[in-house]
Amino acid sequence: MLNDGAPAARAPLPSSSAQTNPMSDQVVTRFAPSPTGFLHIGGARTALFNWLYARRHGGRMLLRIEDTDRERSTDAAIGAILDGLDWLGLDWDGDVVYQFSRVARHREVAESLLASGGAYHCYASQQELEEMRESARRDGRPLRYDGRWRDRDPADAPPGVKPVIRLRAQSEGETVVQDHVQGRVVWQNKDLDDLVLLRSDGTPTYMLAVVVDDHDMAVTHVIRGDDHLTNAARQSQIYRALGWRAPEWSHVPLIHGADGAKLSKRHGALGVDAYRDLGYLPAALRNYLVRLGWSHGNQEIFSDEEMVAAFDLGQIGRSPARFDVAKLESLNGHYLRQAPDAELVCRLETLLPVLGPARGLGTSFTPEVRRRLEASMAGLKERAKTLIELLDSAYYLHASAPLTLDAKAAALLDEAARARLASLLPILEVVAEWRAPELEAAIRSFAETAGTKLGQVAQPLRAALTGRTTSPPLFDVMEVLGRTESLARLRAQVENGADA
RNA sequence: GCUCCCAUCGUCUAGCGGUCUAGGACGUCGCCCUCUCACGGCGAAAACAGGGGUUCGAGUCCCCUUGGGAGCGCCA
Repeated sequence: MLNDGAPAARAPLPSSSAQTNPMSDQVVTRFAPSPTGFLHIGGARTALFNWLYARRHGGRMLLRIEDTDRERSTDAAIGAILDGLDWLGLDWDGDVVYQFSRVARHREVAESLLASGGAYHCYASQQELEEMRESARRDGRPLRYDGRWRDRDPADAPPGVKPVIRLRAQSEGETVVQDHVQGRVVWQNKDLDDLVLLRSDGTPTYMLAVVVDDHDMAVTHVIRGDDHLTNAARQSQIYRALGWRAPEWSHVPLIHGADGAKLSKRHGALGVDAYRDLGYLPAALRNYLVRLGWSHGNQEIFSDEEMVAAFDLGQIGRSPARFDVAKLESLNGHYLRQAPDAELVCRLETLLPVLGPARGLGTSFTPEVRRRLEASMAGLKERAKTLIELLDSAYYLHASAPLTLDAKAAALLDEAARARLASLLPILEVVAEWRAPELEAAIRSFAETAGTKLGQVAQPLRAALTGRTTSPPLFDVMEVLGRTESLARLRAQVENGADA
């Protein structure tokens, strides 16, 4: 899936200014994705939480791309993440920090730890480590590095082997993480092994890079997925060894799929770009995401301002939430109804390159279609849950001459119905003003004289004009379509009936 | 296997020892509105995983069981 080609082609942004000097009590959060794929829904929520917390406290949210894995990081993924954040409406402060550009600093910190005795060289080979894990697995022992080089004389180093640098972690006592979400979490140090800080090729591990960068970027609050909870313990050890103050932690439970299993690509772990193409509004996704794992009493709908004002780490739940498309759709329907008509036309148009071709539409609307869309939007948006539904429900506005009837509409237009329309035709032809109220009056009186219910006339008419059995209010439809177009569509069906 | 986390309607959740015959939202099902479908309104079914404690009193605190989840890389 990943394009491993030439990541070196990318010029990393300079990040020498990462050493910031903010006011000491300013809140600084960060979103730190690794660019190995799109911005998925879990990452989006993490970004949102970081964004909200920073905004809530008048602080800053930084963006750091963790691209130290040169094999798996791609420019395409960086682009997708940036685009995703942009679409979601989450902005960050300052320049993007590319972690890879900071390797020299990471190495420097590792060396300093080595010099101070807080770390040591380990010459164990990959194979050796694998055997260690294998035998531990076999004997039912914990899978940990056994510290074989921890106190060994470096003179014993095998020739020609490039060592890694490992943290000389405390082996007794406990490591405590005070977490705003998880509470006080305690590990016995004997259960934690000596992690690798610097690989044998001189590049930093994630564990080191994160600590150094968060420190240098003056991050005060780390808000991330709880798959990092045990990492927090190990990172605490690094902070302690360095004599640095650790940030405030908040480990948010992961989002699960509808079946309760971890959200994977198989079920719903789509990139936010997919949600955009599925016709969801960023505001709806934000609102859905903020309520997934977080609550504020019984409030369900939050404007951005309300979200920012109410957001609080302490109200984040500790159990994983399942992703529920139905609720997202419901919220999306709400925001659709609330959105200005012109904005919706605009959003539809930006989706046209994606949705248009399959629907016989170009990549933009004609002025006439745009006019009709806007005039009908009030009635249309009330009936749609997504922009796709909205576009599909507007079929009749851009359909050309011979309207394609869907199955229900075709069934509705039986002989009797066509006959009814045939006798209605001359009445409509002489309607003085082609406006909804006049049309309604004319059709109601026609139904009355014919001794039928309005629905008996309205439904066939709707089918003839829109090709569907559902639509916005019929008389509005007629007004927007105009006299010429309406009568043409009506005649087409009446004649069609005569042929049959 | 080891470490850690979690557990209220199908789903998201409110609840932070008594106000809980457990509230809201989505979804589901009725009814109303009505030219269709929606929207809107009204109503219904629907949960404290199980077992022990603590307490005058437990959905709320503790323990165990069960069931989920995360982590245990020279990935991030």
